Formats: sequence, structure tokens, C-alpha cells
Amino acid sequence: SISPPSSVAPQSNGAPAPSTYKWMHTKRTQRPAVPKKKVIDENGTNRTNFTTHQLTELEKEFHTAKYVNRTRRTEIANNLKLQEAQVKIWFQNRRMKEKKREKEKAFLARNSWDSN
Amino acid sequence: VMILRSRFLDARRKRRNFSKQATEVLNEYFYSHLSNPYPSEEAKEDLARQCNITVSQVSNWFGNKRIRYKKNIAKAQEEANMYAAKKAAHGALGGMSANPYGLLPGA
DNA sequence: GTCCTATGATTGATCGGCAT
DNA sequence: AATGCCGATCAATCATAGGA
Repeated sequence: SISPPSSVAPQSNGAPAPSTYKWMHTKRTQRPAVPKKKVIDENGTNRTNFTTHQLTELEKEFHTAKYVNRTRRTEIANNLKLQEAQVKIWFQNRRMKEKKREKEKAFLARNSWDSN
Repeated sequence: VMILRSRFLDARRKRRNFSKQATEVLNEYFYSHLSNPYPSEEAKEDLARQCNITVSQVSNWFGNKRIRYKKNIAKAQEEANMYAAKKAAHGALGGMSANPYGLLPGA
């Protein structure tokens, strides 16, 4: 019910309506790399593709703990050759993913009106 | 075939297109809120029920729609005007008048 | 069957807001 | 002031569905 990233369009007066609105221009900084370090790719696409190994290890770690300490995070980043920020973000996204799945599950269960 | 994503594991990626009516409902919402196509959580749940899909799918649909609309505004606007005209002809007495969609092909 | 486009899903990373 | 998390979204990409 809240958080529309961008407000409505100008829509001042006189003019019928704009053909384009703010949300259409929003260019999320084209992959400025994670927090600090910069390793611009061929063209500027900094979306790193984690290897199967990295993902497997991260999943294992997640299974152990949904949250990582700063120290553990450093270790993981070192072992997997990832930026600490990437590990941090990965866990964040992973938690969201899990929550989303649970949510869908609950909603689906609610929708299945069997309980006769 | 090196890193290759073990995508074959994503069996869930067995996609099925939404029904024509569902797409119609989503498009109508999108184009009638073109100035700010960001449905609230409640609106998403409503759409989900109407389309018989999940809330996540509604989110995915809007996410894809917004991005792809931006990718080709010219083409998308035709669709926008189509829905605008459709709504105008159909909702002459409808119960809405806040700030409809307004598009201008002249650009 | 082949090729190409449309489209649903996934995901690393960003943005704004809030908490510590 | 800095750092982490959440919720939502972005943007690029994957893989399949649908049509010619």
C-alpha cells in the first residue's frame, strides 16, 4: 500500500496529458558495480554470474544460518572470491526468496478451500 | 558449456502463458494507471484473484511490462491508446474519473 | 522441423526508508 | 555518520510457448 518508487506524472494544466511519465525514464544507474570496488565489464554490465560452486557453497551456508556475521561473511567472501558486499546482498536476496516462497505457499493454502 | 547454469534444475521454469482474459485484466489495469503502474499489495492480490494467478506472478507481470514498455515506447503506446479508447468507449458511465490515462501519440 | 518473437521466471544488484 | 536489513523494483538473461 506504500512505496511507489516514483510519484505521478507532471499533469499540470492545459496539456491533455504527457505521453511519457517519470517511471518510464527512470534509468537505474546502469550497473555501477556493487558498493565500492569497480571492475567494469566489457561494456559496463556488472551483473556477476556466480559459479555453481559459489552458489552451492552459499546455499550450504544459508542452510546453516540465515544471517551471517561480519567475520563469517569475510571468510565466505574470501573462500569464494567474492566481494563481501556480494555475499551480503546474496544473503539478503536469499532471505527474500525464501520469504516469498513461504508467502505464496500460505496464500495458496488459503485459496484452496477444501477444509470440508 | 563451462559454467553453465544448472538451469535444468529449475524445473519450475515450466512456463505457461496466462489466459487471454487474465492478460486482458492486467493490461487494463496497467494502461488505466499508466501514470504510475505500481499496484499496491492489495491491488496485486485483487488482480491475482481475478486472473487466477499468484501475487508473485502479478508482480512479475508488472515488472516485465514496465521494463518492456520502456524498451519500445512507440509500439507500446499504440497498445496504450487502444486500451484508453476501449476504456473510454466502455466506461462512459463507469465509475471513474480521477485522472485516467492520457496518452499522446504525437511525440 | 526451423526460426523468430512474445512472455513468464529468475536473480545480482539498486533505491528509498528505517533501525541499530 | 555508517552499516545492515527489508520490500520493491530494475535490468539483463534464461528457457519455453506460440506463430509463420
